[in-house]
Amino acid sequence: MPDKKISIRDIAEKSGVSVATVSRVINQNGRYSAETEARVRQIMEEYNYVPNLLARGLRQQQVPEIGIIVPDITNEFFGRLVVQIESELFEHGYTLTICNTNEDRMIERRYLEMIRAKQMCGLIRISHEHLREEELIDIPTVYLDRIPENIKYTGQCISVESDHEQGGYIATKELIKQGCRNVGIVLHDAEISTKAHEMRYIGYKRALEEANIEFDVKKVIRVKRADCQNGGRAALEFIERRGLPDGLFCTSDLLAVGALDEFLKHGVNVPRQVRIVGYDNISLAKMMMIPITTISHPEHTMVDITCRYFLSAFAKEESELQKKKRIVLPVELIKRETA
Amino acid sequence: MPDKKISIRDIAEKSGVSVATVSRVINQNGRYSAETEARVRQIMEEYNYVPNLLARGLRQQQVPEIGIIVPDITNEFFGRLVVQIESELFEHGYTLTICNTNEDRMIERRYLEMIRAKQMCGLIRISHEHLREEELIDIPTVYLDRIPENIKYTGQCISVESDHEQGGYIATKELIKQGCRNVGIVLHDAEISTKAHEMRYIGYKRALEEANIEFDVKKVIRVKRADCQNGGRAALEFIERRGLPDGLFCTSDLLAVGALDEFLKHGVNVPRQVRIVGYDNISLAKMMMIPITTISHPEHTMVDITCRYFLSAFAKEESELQKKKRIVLPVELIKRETA
DNA sequence: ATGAAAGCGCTAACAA
DNA sequence: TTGTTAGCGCTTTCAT
Repeated sequence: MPDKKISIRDIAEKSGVSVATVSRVINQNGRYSAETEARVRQIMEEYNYVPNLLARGLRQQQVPEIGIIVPDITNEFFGRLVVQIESELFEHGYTLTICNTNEDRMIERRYLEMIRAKQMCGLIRISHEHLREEELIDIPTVYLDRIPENIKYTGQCISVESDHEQGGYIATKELIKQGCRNVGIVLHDAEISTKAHEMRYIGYKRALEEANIEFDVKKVIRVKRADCQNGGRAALEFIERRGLPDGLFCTSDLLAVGALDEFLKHGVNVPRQVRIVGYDNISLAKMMMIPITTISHPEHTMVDITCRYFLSAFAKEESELQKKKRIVLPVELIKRETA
Repeated sequence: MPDKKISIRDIAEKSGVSVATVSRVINQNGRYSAETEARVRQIMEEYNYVPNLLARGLRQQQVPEIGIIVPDITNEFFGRLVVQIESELFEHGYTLTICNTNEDRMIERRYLEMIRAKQMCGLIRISHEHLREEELIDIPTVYLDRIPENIKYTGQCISVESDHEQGGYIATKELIKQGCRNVGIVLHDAEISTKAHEMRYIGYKRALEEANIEFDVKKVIRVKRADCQNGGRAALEFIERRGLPDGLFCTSDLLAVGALDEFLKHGVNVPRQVRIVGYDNISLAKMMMIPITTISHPEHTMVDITCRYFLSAFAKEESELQKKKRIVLPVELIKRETA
């Protein structure tokens, strides 16, 4: 490790120019001679100089850093979003700071304060269903995946989400297309933070209606958590009490995984007796003994739009994104072996 | 949102005191009267004031922020480590900045530069097998999980890892204990970035030796990537060519998952015909139709030691951790149904 | 208990 | 093309 704490002044002295000139070289604004540049660069190299970003940020009243509020990066979907956004922004000179809230509102607030305190220039929120006034920050913001119901599209913000209603619809429609007339649903009863599963449920009902299949509440099982255990329990409930459906739409892959395992354990043939469609396209879904048919989110597009929004916002461009405001993206059916 | 960009000066003026006094209140150093404090706090509240962390950091030549170099947070194990460390440090007033390198050395270098540029006070590295001189930073550092072979314990650093050799040993020993005499191994042939799997292999051999079972290279299958596909292929190789072992140690759970699926598909009874032990205790392992017996890392202890090290280092304490330097933690066998 | 003022490292406005 | 300098918001030393 070379000497510590070399400042722009040191570089200026050693290269025999003023700090302003060094600053110009660093920021490549062109107002210097080729020889000067060469000399300064050489000295910077030699002393392994790195500009102090705190000083720069303080001076410029801004830092090329974007915060992302995310409930839990160990959730595969969020993790992938974060990594892709990070990598894309990094290429453009922006840092992404991950703020993992664990769904805890107080932690989220403390992170919001930090984002302000660090003078970050942008914010991504995978947040709550309802935002309070004091939970807003006046910097370019992208609401991602989980869109607050009371969002006001007045400030500098957009929202990007996938079309859950359509997802529920095409999942169910696929089952019907494959001949199912008795389609059940295992539904994550998410009271907080997102209406996504309810929208999928609405899509499910629309598909039934369109096919003239009567909706039957006996075919609906609501669970409190979207995990394998609950998926298994729901399957058992169908087997032991409610009667086997010939198609089952699970509003999350974890539920589908649990249900599939349980069916197989009880000798129910999937997809012969019961066809299954999951949701989210988690990696587990394709690793099962019988790979699970599922709905995949337009991850890449979500990432792309998010990053493009910031770049245009920082460039003070009036992009089409700024106008659109509320962006809803189509999802895709991934056909595998359970349906 | 309240007025933007309220500074300490604004607060000082509005409360009729000097900036120094406001600063004292913010930092709670006690040198002020109760009335002054009350007034200042009230004004800060009223204007929703947040101290500028850039200015503070610039002044103090330091920022309470720790960087973590991690290959990929979508890897469940790393993700969990990161989240736990983040939460623990956050409680103590430190921010964790995640630097996802995607195993790319150039990205890692750019992140290291950023960590210096932002004047961060600590660094966690899940890094490479071999570190170059110019890839070191002179701040308190914890090498975590993947420990460079050429690490010098001279600076302010420690290393924290789990005992892979012991892991391979107890995994294999368990198989032997359950009566296996013909124990195969599927081994991730990780040429770069970590010797962990080789150590597990060494543990495997030690267990065989101890039980007077002759080591047989025919029972060893090396794969280039630790994923399900390769696990499945290895299982197939045993089934079709090398002959079925009665026990199989997979140096990663993903390999075990793939192998298990393949065995089941071919009608091989697990654990009756083949017992399996995996490694890493990923969530998938317990979600399989036959939950997989595996080795779990001392995650919580790793997190705990990492955080404790920083806290004591920043407090300039001479802790036992500082002396220990190289910390190797025992792993644990998680008994489930494949062995 | 409180205030005045220096200075952290940088950028940018102005001057030359 | 280059230099001088003010000032970003804060902490901290030194007075008082």
